[in-house]
Amino acid sequence: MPELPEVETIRRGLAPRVEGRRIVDVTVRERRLRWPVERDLEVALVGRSVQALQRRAKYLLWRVDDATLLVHLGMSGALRLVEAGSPPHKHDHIDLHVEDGSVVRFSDPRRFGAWILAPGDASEHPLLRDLGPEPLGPDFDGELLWQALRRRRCAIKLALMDSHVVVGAGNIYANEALFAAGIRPTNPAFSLSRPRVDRLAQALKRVLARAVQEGGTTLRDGGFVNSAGQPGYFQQTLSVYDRAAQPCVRCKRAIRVISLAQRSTYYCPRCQR
DNA sequence: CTTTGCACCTGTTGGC
DNA sequence: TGCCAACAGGTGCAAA
Repeated sequence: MPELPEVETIRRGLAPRVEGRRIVDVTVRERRLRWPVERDLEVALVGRSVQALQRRAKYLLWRVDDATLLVHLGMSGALRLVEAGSPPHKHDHIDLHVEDGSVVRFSDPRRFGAWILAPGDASEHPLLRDLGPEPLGPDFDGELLWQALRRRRCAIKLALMDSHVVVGAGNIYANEALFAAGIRPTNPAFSLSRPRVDRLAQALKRVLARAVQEGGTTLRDGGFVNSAGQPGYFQQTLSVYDRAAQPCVRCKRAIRVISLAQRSTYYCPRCQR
């Protein structure tokens, strides 16, 4: 479910409700996530204060005193603010109680998510250490992307989704950024001209920033909801993702769908070359 | 080093 | 209506 815009939307919703507050209780009902939740995670968290709630790639970073709680939502994870005492549903695995009475509830049907407590700022944690640049950061531009792409033979779409190249883009936004830049997803990464890489870097920034503004993407299955349980609006702005056989928004040709590394890949055969 | 395919899970959808 | 295969927003890992 969640790519960078969805994680950022959740972060923005939660931050004002948790920053500067103490964690007074943690309830873990299901430890079998992507990696088993440490048995003493609750003990280690209770009593600490949340200095800041930040994001790196698709990880939420909870700065708690001298440690960092890494939360990843995987494919189906959600974090919602619920009323204290509201009864948990089937896949509600973890509750984090904050001192003013808010409860942050983690649910994740597929259990690909992760909750990991790391020492310090976690910047040397194996899950964060080798991540590529933030696409919305000031230092990300065509030059940086060009350097990362020039030696890669894989399809440009796969490179865009490789977190060593750039973080934050999953299947939806990789498809959308390539459409916005007019680039065929199957082109070998190294084969793009420098001007086209510039265009791609700008397109990725634009698409992600707009999606954050719109509060993320909620497909018709209603998968993604923000911390208040509400859907996003960016799906109305999608140009190619999930639009197989529908007319291209620019040229009216039918959008094509192919499979690339077992992932659905959408593009316009006329606008993207 | 890069690239590929699989694995981890549950829920939904579409074809028969 | 029921059954079953295919597929779904991520990503670490083993193997080539």
